Amino acid sequence: MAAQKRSGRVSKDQWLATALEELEKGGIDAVRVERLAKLLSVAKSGFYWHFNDRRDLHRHLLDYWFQEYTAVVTSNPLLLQIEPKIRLERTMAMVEEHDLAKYELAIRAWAEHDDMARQFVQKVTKARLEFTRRIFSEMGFKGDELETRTMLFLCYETWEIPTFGDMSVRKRRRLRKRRLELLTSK
Amino acid sequence: MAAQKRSGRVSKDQWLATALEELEKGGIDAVRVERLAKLLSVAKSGFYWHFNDRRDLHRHLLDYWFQEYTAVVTSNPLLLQIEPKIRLERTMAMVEEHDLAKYELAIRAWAEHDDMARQFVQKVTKARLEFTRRIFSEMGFKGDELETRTMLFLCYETWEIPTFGDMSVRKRRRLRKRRLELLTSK
DNA sequence: GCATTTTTAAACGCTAGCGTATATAATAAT
DNA sequence: ATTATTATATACGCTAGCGTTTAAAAATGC
Repeated sequence: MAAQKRSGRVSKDQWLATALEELEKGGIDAVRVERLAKLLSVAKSGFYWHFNDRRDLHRHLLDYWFQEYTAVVTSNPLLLQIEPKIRLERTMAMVEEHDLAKYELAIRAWAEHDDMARQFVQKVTKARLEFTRRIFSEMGFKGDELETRTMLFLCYETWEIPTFGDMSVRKRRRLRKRRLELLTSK
Repeated sequence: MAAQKRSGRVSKDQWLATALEELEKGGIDAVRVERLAKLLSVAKSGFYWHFNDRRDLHRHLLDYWFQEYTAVVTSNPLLLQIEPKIRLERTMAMVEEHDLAKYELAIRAWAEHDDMARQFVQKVTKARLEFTRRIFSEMGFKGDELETRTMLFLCYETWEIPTFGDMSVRKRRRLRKRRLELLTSK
């Protein structure tokens, strides 16, 4: 997804990139064809050359989100090799570094009233749960204890930024360490 | 908020109640004057008798949300008297019983692009944080340890249902117990 | 240089939604 | 019963947005 040029012709990636910006700023209802066209200073006709319709664009957004904001962690072969506790630590760092919760609110709110979005959200939740559960499992946790720690970890990582976004980076870093100890303590 | 009657005239509370239904189902963008009028089988003119404009209705929704979905817990005098650990337990039960996270997604997604909503969300977050922090503080936690447990608890209670909505009630009840032990363990 | 592929402009008809105005009906208060 | 309050229907002008059409321009491949 490399979309820069402002003038002249507009590529599919540029439509997508602008759509993502709008999704973050205004939610899915702000991702509208004529709106994007205006932002790109272009007539909307080009849009309909790249995409079938508005819905088609929305599907592309969900595909992109799944790949770049979940699979990038849960299907990362390098990550899966390292020790469980370090893997947890690396995951937390990745969430922050790449701002992986960026579209969480917009997309999950969208999924409340849209089936296509809902399916992607379910897929994402499942992948993240399995990834996290596996780590705690490898650490020896079982049954309800396993579930409790898995869900606490996942829930927090997903929602910390959207919920406590104004916290200082320093504090966030410090708490990360403590949280890791608490959630992995026997 | 007692709004029932379907036929005839429509009270302010009925407009509000219908707006809340739509907010949950479709997000704030679905809370539209003509839409509500249609749902109530009535012309929109009545709406403008009760409210100045669409924005005015939105403000009322936020007021209602703060009172009934946060203050009802954080300013509950009975709750504040009981022992910290039990208070935590009662809070978890209340979140589930009254479905206190019902509008969380819709309103927080809304707050991402609307200042009025953002202010209410900040107020809500602050009230909930203080309420929770006080409990863990009374249990003897301090500094980063206090913050970690406060935020883990709050984050989970806020987002469990929106995130893991399809979990069985049985399981949820069981995990509640374990979570309480983990988060209050020294 | 010429043909093909990729993208654009401009214009059209259609729908949903906002807020306003005016006149009128139903309910409650005295 | 009369009056005031609380709502309603209907209609208007205005804007934003969808997807389609037609003709043309810009880039690319040969």
